Amino acid sequence: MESSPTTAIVHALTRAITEHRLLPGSKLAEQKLADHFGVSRTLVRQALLQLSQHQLVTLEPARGAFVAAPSVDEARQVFAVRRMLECEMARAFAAQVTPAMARALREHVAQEKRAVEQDDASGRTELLGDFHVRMAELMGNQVLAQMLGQLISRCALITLMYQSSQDAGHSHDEHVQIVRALAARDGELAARLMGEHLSHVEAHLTATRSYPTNDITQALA
Amino acid sequence: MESSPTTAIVHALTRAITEHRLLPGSKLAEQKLADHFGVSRTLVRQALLQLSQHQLVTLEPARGAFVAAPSVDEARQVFAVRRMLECEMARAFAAQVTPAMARALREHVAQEKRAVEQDDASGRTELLGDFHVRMAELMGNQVLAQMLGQLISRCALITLMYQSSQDAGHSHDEHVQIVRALAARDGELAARLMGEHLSHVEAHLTATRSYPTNDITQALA
DNA sequence: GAAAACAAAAGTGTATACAGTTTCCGGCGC
DNA sequence: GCGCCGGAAACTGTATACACTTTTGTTTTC
Repeated sequence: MESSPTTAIVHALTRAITEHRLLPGSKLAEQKLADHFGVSRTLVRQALLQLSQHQLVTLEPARGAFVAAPSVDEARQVFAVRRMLECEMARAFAAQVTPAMARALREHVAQEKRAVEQDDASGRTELLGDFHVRMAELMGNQVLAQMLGQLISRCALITLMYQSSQDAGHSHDEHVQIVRALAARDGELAARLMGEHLSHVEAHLTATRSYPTNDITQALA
Repeated sequence: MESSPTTAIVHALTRAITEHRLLPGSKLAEQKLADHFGVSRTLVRQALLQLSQHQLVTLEPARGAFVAAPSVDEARQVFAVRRMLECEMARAFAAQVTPAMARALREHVAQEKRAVEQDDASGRTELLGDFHVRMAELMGNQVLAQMLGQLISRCALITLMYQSSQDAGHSHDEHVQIVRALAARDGELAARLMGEHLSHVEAHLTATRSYPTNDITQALA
């Protein structure tokens, strides 16, 4: 586990953002963060720079860092990329699936089930996102896994879908179906289900696209 | 165009790395880079941090920054991701292609042709990579474009293929064929050609495996 | 002569300093 | 009252300082 001081800050802020404890548009003042984490502004700046690369925060010159507020259009682009990647990933997974891989996925969705049943909101969000990353890791493609991780973080920022336990259950059910198709080596079905799953997730996007924000120019945009 | 001092350094180093003026394994000493660019180590560190996010340099704790030397396995993963993304991109492009989009691509490959004919090695490399990014931009998907840009940088680091003008010509010819399929709205053909094209590029990967070492001030001059 | 030990040089990691910009607030004119 | 101006406070961007680690080269020891 990477755990330099800087990456610790990155992780803490990433969680706070993806779990919606920090809302889009929030100012991230360097000195306040530095005080909170007990370090100097130097390390906080490094962390903010990384987060801006991940598109979770935006840096406005001389004005500072703010939690990113992606437009609906950008959200659509992110989901389009996810569909391209993940449908193909599902196909490839089905083609090379082993009993161990299938078992690992089943264990993952079992964990999801527990989190959904216990109404553990933050654990739920993380597990439902990790399902997709887990698939990439099981295929032995770390590059894909890392890329998906970033895309999924952006999705978590964008949608509030996982906040509804009903939606979470829906996503979980779809994961179960996908795993079934993968275990059956039915690549076409898996790819189709994955595409539909992502479309469902995206559909919730336009439903709840109101950011509680103080910035007037943004609110009117 | 983004052009803060830090991004200027990132761009300069990115070019130097992707054009193989800085070879994998080269040490990137902060003070030397700072002197070269006429700034303090602070900005150089920020740039190196970004480049490590892009996987173009690796940071070894307390030892410094080095140009990344990706393993063959990692290279395969990168190409696998590219194939997933770009085959689907080709299909989608064919489905929504307009005359203006087709024209833009034809203009791009015309530029490629000039660079190949003039044996302009560095311009060639950039243009052949940009072809793929350009497709994403023309589809209006900036997220995809940025993601491809990073993947392609990693590919440029990995392969030396564009150094051979023969290989460059081959890649260019394949681009021409792809554009033809896209303009004809033949998504299936375009996707297949794209997949084959990427496989050809990847095939040149294992051919060359020697990493000579050299000096940074000389490479950047 | 080769290997271990030590000292100096170079380099990285973090904190702090400082200049320039933005933001906030009270006062002034209307 | 309402809006505009000016100055202080807060904040960002960059440079510098300093502690600590790695590297290097030399001397010592066997």
